[in-house]
Amino acid sequence: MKTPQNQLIAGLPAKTRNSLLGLADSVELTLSQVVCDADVPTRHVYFPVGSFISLVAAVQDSPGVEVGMIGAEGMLGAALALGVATNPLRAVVQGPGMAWRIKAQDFRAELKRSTSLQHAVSRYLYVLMCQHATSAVCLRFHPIGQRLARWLLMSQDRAHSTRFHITHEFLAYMLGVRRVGITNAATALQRLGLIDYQRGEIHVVDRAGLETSACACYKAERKIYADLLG
Amino acid sequence: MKTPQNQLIAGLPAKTRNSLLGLADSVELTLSQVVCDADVPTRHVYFPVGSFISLVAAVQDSPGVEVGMIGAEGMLGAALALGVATNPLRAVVQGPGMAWRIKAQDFRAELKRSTSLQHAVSRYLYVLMCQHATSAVCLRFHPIGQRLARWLLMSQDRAHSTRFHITHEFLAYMLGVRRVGITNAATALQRLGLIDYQRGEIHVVDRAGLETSACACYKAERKIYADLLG
DNA sequence: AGGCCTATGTGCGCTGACAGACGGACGCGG
DNA sequence: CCGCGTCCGTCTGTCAGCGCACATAGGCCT
Repeated sequence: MKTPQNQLIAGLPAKTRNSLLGLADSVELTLSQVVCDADVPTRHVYFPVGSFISLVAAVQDSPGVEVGMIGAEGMLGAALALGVATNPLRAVVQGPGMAWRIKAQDFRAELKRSTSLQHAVSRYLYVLMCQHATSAVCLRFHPIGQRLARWLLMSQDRAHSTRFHITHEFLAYMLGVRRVGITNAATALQRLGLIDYQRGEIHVVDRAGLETSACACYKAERKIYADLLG
Repeated sequence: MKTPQNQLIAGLPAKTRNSLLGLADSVELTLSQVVCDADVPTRHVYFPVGSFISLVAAVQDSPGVEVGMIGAEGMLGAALALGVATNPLRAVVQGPGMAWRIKAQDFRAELKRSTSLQHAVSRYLYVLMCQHATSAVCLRFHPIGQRLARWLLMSQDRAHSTRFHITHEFLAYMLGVRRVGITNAATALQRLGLIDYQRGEIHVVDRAGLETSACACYKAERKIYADLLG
């Protein structure tokens, strides 16, 4: 029997869980892979296990910016539960690793069958909405340094490790700023002894320190997670 | 028989519609009224008719910023369909006028009964999510002037009038900028002959011109509306 | 060893928006 | 008709972040 470490799946009653896993393939997600581009029909839904995924919003030719992050606590493609088969966001793999993949039509069928699955996905959708709203405020009001700290914490939570691979370039894309902006902010965090990095390998040294450096959005999101998915 | 001009309600099958309207009170929303504060349990849902409502996000002591707008095309409190009875956003009345109000528990009961209502609300939730994501990008990348133009257009759509009441101060709050920022941007639009205003009374003179002045977010949102609610 | 690619660090001028302060203008009510 | 509150316009100084350009530095390949 397959053993999921995806929390959304793990929280389901055994029957639903097994039924769902029976439909699932195990796939390996690779760094920077675009799992699902914006505005294309959803073919599969994904339940990250070791991996995690960023949701990037763009309008026309704007560079784009991350408005949400999906790890083992959630899923990609939850909008299917709203009866919509597309997504306005681009899904980019942030942390490589394993994920369960289920065909969209199979997932829809399972949704019809299981109210507990509906409820779980609904709650998760709400969390995603909160993420988007929080991101909007954060993008508007918080300086790069605080946002970077928050991002690192969120990634660490989902990577389940104090080390992960990420370049300044990629970070700049996620936070919607210039690479140089990241370099400056990262240098500052490093000088404070909070992180350590070299050629894309980031090591979180002082997690508590990073939490105080991050904007309040981090704790706000944690609280929502705890309240709704905990 | 009551005649709703709320499009979400109007799109329902007659039976559901009548059942829903049977539960509804007609209420008058006044300018700047806080219909529902953030993180408090949802007691009522609202279906604006002549009125419209802004959704304002805040994190801790940040001034807050608008991440969505609800007019006759939608409803406030849709998160109930996700099984969540709170909302992380503050709902502020932007345009005074009439709205249908329904008790949260009555609305939930009706949701259980009617799948067509579920579907309509689900689609609208998706639209709201898109709004939030778009807002994030817009807040990050677009200058005040373009955002102001977009905001005026969105308001005009919901006010169903080329004139409406709004002060620079209030606009500044909505767009998350200083009042002076609004003054400058508004002066520029006025000089271009696109709008005309005096002591809080704004008149949209050249709608087409305003559309070219606005950022692409406006058309992007319109498209989503047309695709999903049209 | 040398070449090349990726990743990171630095410098400079520019601009949009900020903070704070003040002045003028309109209009309502006493 | 005068006073006060609301609303709008302008000014000065400051600063974070931008665009652009260039300088190092590690790692991989041949």
